[in-house]
Amino acid sequence: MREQLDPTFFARSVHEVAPELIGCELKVGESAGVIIETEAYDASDPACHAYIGLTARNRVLFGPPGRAYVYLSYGIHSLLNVVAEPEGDAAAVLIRALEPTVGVELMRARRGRSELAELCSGPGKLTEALGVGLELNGADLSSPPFAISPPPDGWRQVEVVSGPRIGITKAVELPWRYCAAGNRHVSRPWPTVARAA
DNA sequence: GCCAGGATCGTCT
DNA sequence: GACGATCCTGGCG
Repeated sequence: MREQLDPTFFARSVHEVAPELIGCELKVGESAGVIIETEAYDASDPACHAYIGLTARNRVLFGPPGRAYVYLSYGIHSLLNVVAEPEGDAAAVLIRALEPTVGVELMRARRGRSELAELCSGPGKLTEALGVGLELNGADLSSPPFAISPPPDGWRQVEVVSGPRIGITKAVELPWRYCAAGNRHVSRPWPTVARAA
C-alpha cells in the first residue's frame, strides 16, 4: 500500500483541501478509485449541514479533521464527506465522483451495472460501489477500511477546474465544485466549458 | 436523447 | 409534517 496523506493535510482550509483531493486515491476495503470530483462546504455556507449549528446529525463535522462524515440523502443514498479544518471548525469536502482503479468487479457486483463510467460517477453511486454506509460515519480515513493516498505520478499534474455546486438550493452561486478537467467519470458534464473546435 | 416523476427515511420545525 | 449535497425508470419524440 502506498503512503497515505499526512493528517495535517486535512487540518487546513476546506477551500484548499477540496481541490487538492482531486487525483488522490481513496480506498475502502478491497475497492479503490481516484477522486475526480469534490465539493467544499464550510460553516459560513447556508448549504452546509453545519450552518445551523451543532446537532446530533452533524456533530462529526465539528470534530477532528481526516474523519468520514456519512449521512443519508433522500432516504436512500449514503453520501461520503471528508472532514476538514481544525477540530471545532466545521467544514467538509463531499466526494462526488471517482475513477475506479481497484476491485472493479466487486464494484460491478455491488452496483448491478457493468459500464465503468456508471460505477462511481455520482456521490450516491460511489458509496454503493465502495460499500460505504452510515456505520462508517465518524470513522478515521487513515485506518481500515479507509485509506487515502496522494496522487500517483500520472495524476499529479491534472488540471483542476471549478464551478457551481450541484443538487443544492442555497448558495448556488458559490463556485465550490472541483473536478479533474476532461475526465469522463464526472457526475455531470461540466456546465461552463466552451466546446472544443 | 431528454425530461418528469417516484422511491424512502432521518432530521429538524 | 416537510424536506433534501440522489438515482433510476419509463414515456415520448
